[in-house]
Amino acid sequence: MIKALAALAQETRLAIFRLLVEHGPSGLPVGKIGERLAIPPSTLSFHLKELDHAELVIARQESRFIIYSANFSTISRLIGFLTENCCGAAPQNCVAACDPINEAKTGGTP
Amino acid sequence: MIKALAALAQETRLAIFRLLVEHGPSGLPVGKIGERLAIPPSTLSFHLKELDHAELVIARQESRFIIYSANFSTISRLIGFLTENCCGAAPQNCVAACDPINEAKTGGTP
DNA sequence: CCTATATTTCTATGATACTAGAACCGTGGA
DNA sequence: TCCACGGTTCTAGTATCATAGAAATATAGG
Repeated sequence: MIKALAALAQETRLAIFRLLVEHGPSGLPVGKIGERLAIPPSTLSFHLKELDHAELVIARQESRFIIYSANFSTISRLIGFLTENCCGAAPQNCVAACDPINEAKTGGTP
Repeated sequence: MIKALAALAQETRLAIFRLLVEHGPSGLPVGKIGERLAIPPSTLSFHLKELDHAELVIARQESRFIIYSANFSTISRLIGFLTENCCGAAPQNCVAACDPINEAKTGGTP
């Protein structure tokens, strides 16, 4: 869990992860990620390995490319952990984003 | 936001924060924290400053003691950020903990 | 088999972060 | 005022992390 937090607590990796989230389960090949974010190959590989160790991304080989995609199950567990362990007796207070469709516009608990 | 992630991405600080969450708004004086977690004063002070910079804790002076308590608004915003930025098109998938009273016991999405 | 392309591993360097002893500052009581 | 106690800041040593060039590896096509 700490590993997942640490993995996201870094500008470059957070950017990579967010980009992958945008692209959903189909993901992106390493080259495209590096191109979009202007990260040299070795640096990128280093961060991808870090994200992989934290199980925040999933890698699959597709012909000559290696496609990375976000692992939604891990981020989900991370959010669950924060909600349960870091919100005390009133988790509701911490999850204003819970029902965004109904609550966001009315401004439930800003 | 990255600062908050980084602050929690460290065993000692996460332990401190969780302890403070347990104790709610009344918080704990530095000495008690150090005692409970067996952290020497200077190390503890270092981590408390880090948590403070990340706005994850609130410090108040109470006579000779300095009382730290968890800042629930920041952790709430952090959870909101993760939910909105890291869960893609289907935030629902990431917030199984949303309705813990009704879903936790039935085991909605483990 | 040879080459081009995609990505990783190796290596080195610089930058941050963590730990903790020692010295220092602020508050309240004698 | 002086002392004791609670915390912080200073300082230094160690460890871990981030960056990126160069070399290595793997895959697919000619």
